[in-house]
Amino acid sequence: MQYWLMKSEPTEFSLDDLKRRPNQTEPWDGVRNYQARNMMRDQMKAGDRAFFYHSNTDVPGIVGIVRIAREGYPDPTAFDPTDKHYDPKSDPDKPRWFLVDVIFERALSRVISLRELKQHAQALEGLALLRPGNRLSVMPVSETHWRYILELEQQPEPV
DNA sequence: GCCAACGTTGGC
DNA sequence: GCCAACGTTGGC
Repeated sequence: MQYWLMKSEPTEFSLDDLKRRPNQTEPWDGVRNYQARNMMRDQMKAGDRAFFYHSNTDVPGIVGIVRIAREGYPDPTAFDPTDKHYDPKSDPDKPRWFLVDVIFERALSRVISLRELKQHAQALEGLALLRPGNRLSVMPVSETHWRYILELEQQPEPV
């Protein structure tokens, strides 16, 4: 069982959007980065958990937890010329892009902001999210870091 | 809106 | 295979 962190801009797709989906499930489509692609195609397993992270927003941070509902399969939006993530170089016979389905598990009791995570940089050393200039939209989280962040959730909001 | 960091593209 | 140009990400 592995742990992950997945970023989404809430104006594009928020945790609430996921919660409102009929089966609370959504294909994580549109990722066009090879490292993220490799993780979704090769490493993420059904039942793995991921932090749902809101990026490019007032208070960027972790807002909830999702589970991997379906393991890697070709991203259909890459084949659709009308889709904004269309990639003519992705061939259905030899797909370039892959995705997983995620299912809503729960919202955190409070948002754990990037700012707060940075205040724990020592305990969270090695967390990809905190690496300067990090732009990966899907990244692994160690079990130690996962548990540490869940303990933060139980503590009062820092000022 | 700015801009630093970083990935991708394509000419050579 | 190098690397400049360009596009994107995402915090601030």
